[in-house]
Amino acid sequence: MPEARLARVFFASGAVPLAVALLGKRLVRVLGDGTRLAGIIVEVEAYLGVKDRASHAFGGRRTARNESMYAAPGTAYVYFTYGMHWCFNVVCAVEGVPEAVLIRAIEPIEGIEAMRAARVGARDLDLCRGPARLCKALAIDRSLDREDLTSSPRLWIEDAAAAPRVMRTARIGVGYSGAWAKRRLRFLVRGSAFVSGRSGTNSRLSRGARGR
DNA sequence: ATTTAGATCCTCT
DNA sequence: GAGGATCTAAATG
Repeated sequence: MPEARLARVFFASGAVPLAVALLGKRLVRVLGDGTRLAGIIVEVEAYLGVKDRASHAFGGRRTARNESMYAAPGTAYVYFTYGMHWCFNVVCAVEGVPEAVLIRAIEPIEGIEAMRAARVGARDLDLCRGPARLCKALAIDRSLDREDLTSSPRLWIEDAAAAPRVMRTARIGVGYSGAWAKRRLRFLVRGSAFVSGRSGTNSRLSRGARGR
C-alpha cells in the first residue's frame, strides 16, 4: 500500500482552512512495541495565533511551554493542562507564526484493543471523544511535543476518503476569552457520534449508536 | 438526564 | 500563588 501521509504543504494553510481540511483524515500513532493505532478525525478547533485571546500564543507570548507553536507547519504542539491532561495540536502556519489546530476527537478504527487498555472503564464511544481522552488512548504526551508529523515514525496524519459534511460551533472551554469565545472556530463532522460534548447536540444518530 | 465538585500539577506572574 | 484549550464520579431532578 502506498503511504498516504500528508506532507508539509498540506499543513501550511492556516488554522481555519486546515481545521476543515483535517476532518475526515486519519490520525496514526505507532507505539514503541509497533502497535498501530488510528482513527478518523471528527472534531477540531482553530486557534488563530497572537490575535486570538483564547490561544496560548495570544499577544505574542512565547514560552518554553508553547515554543512548538512557533515551529514549522506539520509540527505537533502537545501541552499539559488541568494537572493531569495532555492535548494535541497541529501547527499550521509558517515558522514563527503560532497558529494551531487542536484535535478534539477521533473515531477509532485501528488498534481499538490497545485504546481500551489505555482507557480502562470507558465505553468504546468515549475512547477518543475529547482532546485529553484521545491523547490518553493514543499515548500522546510530552515526548511527542515538537514531533514532526511529516517525518515521524510515531505520529502522523494520512489522507482518507470522502470529505465529510462539516458543521461549526463556538470553541469549548475558552469562556475567559471575551469576544473570541463566541467565534465559531470549532469544526465537527455532522452526524458523527464520536464528537465531544453532550450526546445529542450533534445528531440523533448519536442516541441509538451509544454504548458498547 | 443534567449539574456540581474534586482531582492534580505544570506553567507563568 | 493562581489558574487552566479537561474528565470523571457523585449528587440531584
